[in-house]
Amino acid sequence: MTTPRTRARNKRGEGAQLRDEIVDAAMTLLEDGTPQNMTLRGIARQAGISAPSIYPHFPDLDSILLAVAQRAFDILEQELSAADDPDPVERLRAICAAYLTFAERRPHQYRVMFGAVWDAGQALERAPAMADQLAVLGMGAFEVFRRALADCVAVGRSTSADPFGDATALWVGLHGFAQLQVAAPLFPWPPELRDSIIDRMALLR
Amino acid sequence: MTTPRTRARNKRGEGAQLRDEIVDAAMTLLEDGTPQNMTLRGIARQAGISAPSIYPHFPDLDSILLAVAQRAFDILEQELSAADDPDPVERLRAICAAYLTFAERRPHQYRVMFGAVWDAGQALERAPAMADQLAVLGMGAFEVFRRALADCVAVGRSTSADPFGDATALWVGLHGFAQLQVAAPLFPWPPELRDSIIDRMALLR
DNA sequence: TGTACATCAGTGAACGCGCGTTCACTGATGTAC
DNA sequence: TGTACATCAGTGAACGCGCGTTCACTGATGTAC
Repeated sequence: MTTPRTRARNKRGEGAQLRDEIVDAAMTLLEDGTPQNMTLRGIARQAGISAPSIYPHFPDLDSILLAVAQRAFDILEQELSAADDPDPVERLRAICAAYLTFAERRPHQYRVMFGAVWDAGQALERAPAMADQLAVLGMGAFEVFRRALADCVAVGRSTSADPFGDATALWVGLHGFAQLQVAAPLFPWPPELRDSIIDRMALLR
Repeated sequence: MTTPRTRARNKRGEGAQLRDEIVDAAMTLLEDGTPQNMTLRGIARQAGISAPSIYPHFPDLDSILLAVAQRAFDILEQELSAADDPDPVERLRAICAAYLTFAERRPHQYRVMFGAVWDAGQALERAPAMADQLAVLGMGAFEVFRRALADCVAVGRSTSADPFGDATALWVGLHGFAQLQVAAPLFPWPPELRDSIIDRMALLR
């Protein structure tokens, strides 16, 4: 379960590599479903380094979580972009499916991405310098939705007059769906709910 | 900020009152925006009692959080029910507005309600006896949506053929909206998004 | 080419803190006789 | 009615633990001469 590793020290000038390894360790911790170990010491343990070795790379846990969120959004964008069906509607559906798969398979990473863990608002107050990074967080993944929806409009399969706004609505619907399904597993979820959310938000016809 | 109070001990046979006071204290802690104090000791401090006094009433923090979620859902249901516009569509819109107001004004309570804090799935594994309570959690509030939507259908203002399913879709949309707005305050939210989510999910016309 | 030295990457011990939990207890309150 | 006693509601001290953070350090690696 806990896999403490020993590691060889980096060569001179390559110390920055440890930064990535710290983020890797945090990602692993979130993926293995033991988020109560998401502490500075827990991450160091997972990374196979001593706790003080974090400091040259990150000032605190929130900074690590921001880096984790960035990494996770990159992976999400990549997985969404893998949908390449030539038919725009099928492509959009595949993108939505990939989104929900990501949320389902990496629930703790997903939580970090959307601030359930570290509270973007509060972090902003403490470190306004984060604003630039936060502003673009997830925009790449959002663009995948927006483009796919615009393609649907282009071939007349969506009646959206505002692909940006409707891609936002679609994301909102998928996010709510993903989150509530794990939050309320005992609710009698209607089986066709997922598709009807997609159809309505993307104004598909 | 922190308001430690002293309190008179309960009379004999009225010891169970402390249970409610503990939940009160936890609610206050969540409302005052200092959720990092949501610990057994923090709750006891807020309630003006010693930490061990919790144990006769709750076995652990998760049990308190479940009680908090139940209390919060009761309040939510009450606030949703306050909408009494005679026009069904206006009533449904008012209910949605009340829902979003609740989420916006009590973000930390809202998080607890939807398991962001204590992970219903994990709690279920540890204490399967919670299942009965979890299964009905929030159903009262959901019923308010379902009835209001059914009323819209009855007067021909919604084309929903499945008020249960579409009330679910509506909740999903509102939840996603509420959560993402606080998670991504820097995103350029389209101003008409809220209403278009409501219109589409409730199939209003 | 050899060697002294500065720097880099990271460690290990230590600190104070707040946490959850246990334990024996206290003192007020109701009850039996 | 008075009093001994059981019970109830809650306390205070103590514990071991893991946490974040500091500090002086070590030893390998590259560089200047």
